[in-house]
Amino acid sequence: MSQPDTKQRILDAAEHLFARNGYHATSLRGITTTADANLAAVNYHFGSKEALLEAVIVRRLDPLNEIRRGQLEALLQKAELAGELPSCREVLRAFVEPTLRLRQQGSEAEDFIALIGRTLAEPRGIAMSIFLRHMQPLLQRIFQALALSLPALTEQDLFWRMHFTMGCLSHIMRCHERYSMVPDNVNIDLPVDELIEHFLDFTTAGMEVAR
Amino acid sequence: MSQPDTKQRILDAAEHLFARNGYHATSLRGITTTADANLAAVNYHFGSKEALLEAVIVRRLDPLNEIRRGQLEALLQKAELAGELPSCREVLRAFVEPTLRLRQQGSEAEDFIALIGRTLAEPRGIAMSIFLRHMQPLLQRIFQALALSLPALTEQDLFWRMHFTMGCLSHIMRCHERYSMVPDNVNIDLPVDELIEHFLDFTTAGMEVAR
DNA sequence: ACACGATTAAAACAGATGTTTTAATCATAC
DNA sequence: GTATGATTAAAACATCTGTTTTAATCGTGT
Repeated sequence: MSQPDTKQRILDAAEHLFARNGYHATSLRGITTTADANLAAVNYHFGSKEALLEAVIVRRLDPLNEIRRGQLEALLQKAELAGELPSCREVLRAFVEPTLRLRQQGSEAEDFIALIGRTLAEPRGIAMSIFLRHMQPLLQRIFQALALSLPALTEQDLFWRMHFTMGCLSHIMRCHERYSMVPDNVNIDLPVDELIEHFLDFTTAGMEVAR
Repeated sequence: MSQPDTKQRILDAAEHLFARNGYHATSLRGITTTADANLAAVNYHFGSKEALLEAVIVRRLDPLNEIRRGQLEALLQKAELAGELPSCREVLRAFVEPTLRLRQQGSEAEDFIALIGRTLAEPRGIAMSIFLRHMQPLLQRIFQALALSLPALTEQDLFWRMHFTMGCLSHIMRCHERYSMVPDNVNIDLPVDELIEHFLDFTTAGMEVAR
């Protein structure tokens, strides 16, 4: 290869532009120009624009889900050994923490986070079916774990609250920095760790509240 | 006019298609075909595709905000007369209830809800700037009211929790019906009133929880 | 040095996009 | 009835889209 991996450069550029402008508003010419590659390179390396989107998503989502799953299983096992129920907060943490910590890996991963947040926001979109295909098993496992940690909730209530929680998460994933109506004395650049705890405060309270 | 208001028919078709497929994935030809109008009618009546989007949003958003504002001010006044602080739950209700009740007005308004939910999900999108221009004053008023109802919270904390709440709301606005991973025994067609109370349970708990 | 497969480059493809232009048609007032 | 302004219709506009095709180039093993 002449330059360090055209394929990689295209993935990076696509991730950035998809995240920033959305799938439909991003053209292959925009991507290949940014990546300093030839237009035909996308179809040569990936086959189609849609396949490129899938490659962009999968590259980071699969490893991320590995981490989330590992953290979750470790937690469940520890709780079982201690003869206790897993705490709702820690179950949520297993899902959220690895996600938001991606931001500490630099701005590349930050684009990915925004892209996923966007994907979650387009019900019928192309990205959604790709996303679900790679998320479904983990989501079901999380649901099981949450049910275990909140035995007082009906499945119906649990579903909706998990739904709300996912809404919160996808929101902060895509609305990082630069958001509407922020009062003067508010620090928008909250460190990741504080954001995580803030988020867990909020959602755990919502999950655990009595009806 | 030959047929009942071409302008109206275009607005309806655009609302439906924008909500369903997003702004960029919707073509003027798709809109005019659905509306049974001529292609040039859009530019004749509205000027441009972007101006059409604004017209679609404004048509329902402005009246909706009137209602939200009315409900909020009535609540604040009542609390002041009683010498009490407004309750956080009721402040949130003033914002959320009129929104979700739009669904009871039939499927047209339902498209609008999905469109707004989508808009909130595209930080840098064209729709966002339109939306913010018409939302800003009300959002600030809501923020004030929430601050009043939760005097123990710092502005910083309040901002983030309101941020989470908006995330929840935009999520359920666009993910009505047909959503991923729903367990068998869960009834996805929750009546609007129950959904509202569910939502208020969850978000109020998150807003009020101690740190 | 040569050959071969992988990669890149440039051009062309057919089709779709938002917008404009030019005529035709309609409704209404005189 | 005819003139006038608003609306509709059909076609053309230039530009952009994702994808293919055809050559050229590169790297590597012999």
